[in-house]
Amino acid sequence: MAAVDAVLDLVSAGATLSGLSLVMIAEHAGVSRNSLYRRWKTKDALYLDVLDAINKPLPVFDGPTARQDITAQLAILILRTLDARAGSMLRALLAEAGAFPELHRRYFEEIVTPRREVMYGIIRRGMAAGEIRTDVDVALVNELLVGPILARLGSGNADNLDPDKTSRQLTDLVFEGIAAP
Amino acid sequence: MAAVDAVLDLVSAGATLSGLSLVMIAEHAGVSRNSLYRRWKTKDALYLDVLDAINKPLPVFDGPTARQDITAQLAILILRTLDARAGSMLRALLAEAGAFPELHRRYFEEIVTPRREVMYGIIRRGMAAGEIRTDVDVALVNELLVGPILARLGSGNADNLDPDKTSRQLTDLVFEGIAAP
DNA sequence: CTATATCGGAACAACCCTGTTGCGTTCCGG
DNA sequence: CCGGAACGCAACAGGGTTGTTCCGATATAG
Repeated sequence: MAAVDAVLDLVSAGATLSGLSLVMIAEHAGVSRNSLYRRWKTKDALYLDVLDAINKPLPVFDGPTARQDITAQLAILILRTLDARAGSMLRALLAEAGAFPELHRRYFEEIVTPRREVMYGIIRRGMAAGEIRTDVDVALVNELLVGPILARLGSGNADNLDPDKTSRQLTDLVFEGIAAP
Repeated sequence: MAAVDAVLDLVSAGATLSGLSLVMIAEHAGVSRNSLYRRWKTKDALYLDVLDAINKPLPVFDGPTARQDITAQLAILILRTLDARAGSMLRALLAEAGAFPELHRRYFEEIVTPRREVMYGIIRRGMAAGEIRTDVDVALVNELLVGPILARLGSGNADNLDPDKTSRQLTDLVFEGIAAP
C-alpha cells in the first residue's frame, strides 16, 4: 500500500484531491504508474482505500462519570486531529466534497457518525445520572464540545493542541459555564 | 469585476483554487481570457481581489451587556457563514493554504484577526463588568463560542444555522454551562 | 470627428495528465 | 525447473491549460 502512503504524504504537503495526478502519486510511491491503473480503476477507488487506512475504531468509554468520559473522548479526538496526514486528508476531502460524493458519504458514515454517536451516548448517560442538565440540546452540546477542535482542524493550526490539557479545559468550561457567580 | 463574481460562483460550485483555470473563469464571466491576463498578472492576484470583495467591515457592538454583544457578534458571524459564495471561498482557501501563502496570510490578517479582536474585546468588557468569570482563558472562550460555527463552515453543512436562534442558544449554553445544579 | 485605449477572437507552442497498449523483466509457487 | 502473475519502462493519441502574440472591433475621451 505504498500508494496510500504517497497520497497521504502529498495531501499532507498541500496537494488537492482533484489536483493530485497519478504520475505524482506513482513517482512519490516509487511505483510504476501502470501498477496504479492495474489495482485501482479510478482515483476515487484509491482515495476510498486511503480513507479506510486512516479510520481506526473508537475505544469504548465507561468511566465513573460522564464528565470524565467526555474529557477522554475529546482527548482522543484531539489526538486524531494532531495526526497531520489524517487531518490533511480530511480537510482536503471536505474542501472537495462536491467532486467526490461517494468519498464524502463514506466519510460521514464511517467517521463522523460513529464519533457523534459515542458522544451523544456519553451526554445522555450524564443526563440520566443527573450530572448534566436535561433541558439542553444533546446535539448542540456535542457541537460545543467538538466545535473548537474541528475548527482548529479546518484552519490547519491544530499543532498547539494538547490532548490532556485542552480536553480538560474544554470540559470544565462547557460544564461550568463562563457566567460570573 | 465580473471575473471576481465568476470565481465566487465557480468555487461555490465546488471548484478548487488551484484547479480553477483561467479559461473556465473567462467563460463563466463572459470575458475574454485575454482581458484576464491583462488585468491580473497571476491567478493569485485575482484571488486577492476576490478576498477583498468578500471582506466587509465589522459593525461595532456596544450594548448594555457583554452577553448581548456576544449574541449579536455570533449572529453576524453566522450570517456571513451562511453566505454560500463567501463561505465556499474561505473553505477552499483554507484547504489550499500551502499553495497560496500570501492569500492565506492576508485572510488571517484581514478577516480572522479583526473578528477575533472584536470578540476578545467584548469578553474582556464582560469580565471587567463582572458578568464573566475572570479565571477563564479569553482565547479559549472565544474558540468555544465560534468553534461550532466555524466547524459547520468547514463541514459545509452550515445551511441549517439560524442567526438569531443559534446565536442565542450558543450564548446561553456557554454562559450557563451544562452541569446540573 | 478622431485618436487612443480597451476589448474580443484566434492562433500558437509548450507542457502536463490521462488511459491504454505492448514488451521485456523479475519474483514466487507448484 | 518452469510457468504464471505482477511489475517496470516506453510510447501513443487525445484533451486541457498556460502564456503570448497579432489583428480587428469598439468605445471612450478630447
